[in-house]
Amino acid sequence: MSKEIGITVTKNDDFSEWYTQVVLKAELADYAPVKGLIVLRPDGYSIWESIRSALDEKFRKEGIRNGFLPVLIPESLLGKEKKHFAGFNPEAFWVTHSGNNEIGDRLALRPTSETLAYSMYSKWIKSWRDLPLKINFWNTALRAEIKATKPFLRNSEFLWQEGHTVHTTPKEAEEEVMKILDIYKKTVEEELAIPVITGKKSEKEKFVGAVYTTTMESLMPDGKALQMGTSHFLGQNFAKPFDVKFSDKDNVENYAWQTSWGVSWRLIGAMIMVHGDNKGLVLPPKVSPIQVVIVPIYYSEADAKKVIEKANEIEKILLDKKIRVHVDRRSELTPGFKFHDWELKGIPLRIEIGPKDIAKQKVVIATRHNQEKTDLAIDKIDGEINVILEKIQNEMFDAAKKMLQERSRSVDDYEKFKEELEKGGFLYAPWCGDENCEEKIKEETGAEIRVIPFEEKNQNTKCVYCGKSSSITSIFARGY
RNA sequence: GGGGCCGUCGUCUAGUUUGGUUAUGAUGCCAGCCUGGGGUGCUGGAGGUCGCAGGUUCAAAUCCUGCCGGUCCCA
Repeated sequence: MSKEIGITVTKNDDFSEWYTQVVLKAELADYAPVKGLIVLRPDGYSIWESIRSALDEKFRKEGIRNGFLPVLIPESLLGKEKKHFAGFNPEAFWVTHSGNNEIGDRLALRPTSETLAYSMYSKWIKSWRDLPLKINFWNTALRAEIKATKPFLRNSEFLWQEGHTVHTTPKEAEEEVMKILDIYKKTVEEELAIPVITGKKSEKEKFVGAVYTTTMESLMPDGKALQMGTSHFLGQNFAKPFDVKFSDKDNVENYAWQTSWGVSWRLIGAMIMVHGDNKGLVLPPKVSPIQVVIVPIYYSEADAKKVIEKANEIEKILLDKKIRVHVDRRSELTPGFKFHDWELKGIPLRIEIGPKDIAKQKVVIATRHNQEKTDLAIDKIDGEINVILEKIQNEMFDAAKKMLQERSRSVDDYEKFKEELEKGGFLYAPWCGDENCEEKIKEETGAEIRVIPFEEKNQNTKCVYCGKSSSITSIFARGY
């Protein structure tokens, strides 16, 4: 009986089904009537809001401000940069009519806003004094995902932010690319407790229209890689077709240098996969809509009054500490039911308080991520809860990091490569840099170059595929 | 891009092979009581265009076609 309420499969046995059940049953999201679209419910949206606040704060310090762009982009504009257009055309949704009237220049629902943003930028930028221009946009993007959809990972519409900056020099633009990637890495590691590897994408995998793409990649428990965010150096690839120019200090007119970058609600999907367990969602304290849930336990009316009073007191203490706390006052449910319920929803810390506890001036503390229960003296709540929340956050990150490290290894022999790939995870392998080898490896094994890590030492070894000398160590994996 | 599987009150499900009264059960929901430290028990009640649209038939949840949605595998 209890089986049907909670998650009915284990994370190990049926990862895909497990994931879907967690999303739906923890009430993060639900399916919309149109294929490939989902509805975010308040708990899901709240997590997104936390991610957004964390990023906004860092963006602000970087001198980036928020703006808003419309969702419709005329085909004439989208088509101005040819490679870019070719890349997005197959997955664009097109608006062809207004009412019953056909629209001459049909309108794309934005797959991304480079073209629209830069057509505006060219109007706004006249002089070097207008630069750098750094604007971020929180919106949604639409890219047709019809065949293989998955909540948060592959949807036809997704929440994201796209940042677009303009600079006077390539150096400054490239520095911006790196600063953003660093902001992303910090945010994902510190807020979502997910470790990432940063580096560059190969030519084949880069953003169409970019000079190069930097990326952060993470590893999911099923052994597949997930791209967590990208930051692109666009060079002058868009500045030229969109006429983004400025008069420099020497009164010479130059094309500007640009960057674009984004993260999406995919991060929520990653968080679910990395931290969740057989009981459901496990949320890092920093992004959890509720950080502490208090479950009052009582036998009699007299006890009820006392216990609820105490629960209210504790709630107030925690509220004063700016902790997101909730007292589960539902009278029709047993404590056991509530325990399961909040565990399914991933709330990181639970305080159980009953008559026995009050008699001993303590409460029971249950931590979601390691399923442990301990006692805590009531007079220590004020000082300890924040410490415990921080500890949970750190332990979750450490566990994820350990998983990443255990599943990363180096291979330089192709047979061994194929064998190891079956086990999933990140394979560090030497690569000559030739796109043919990359292509062949993808064809023969399904593995792609996820990232060419910044940190990897230059080894003098031979390409894992063709045997030619190689100085590029790349991370190969099957991915989402 | 190619192929497979699935769709019945909110949820899970019987019934579909072999068409035939008023579509089965559980859970959840509502009311009342009883309970309460890990998914409580009793009594009563509400809840369904059997995914949608056509077709075959005296008769369709059941057979056929198309579509919509979910899901998996392969490229």
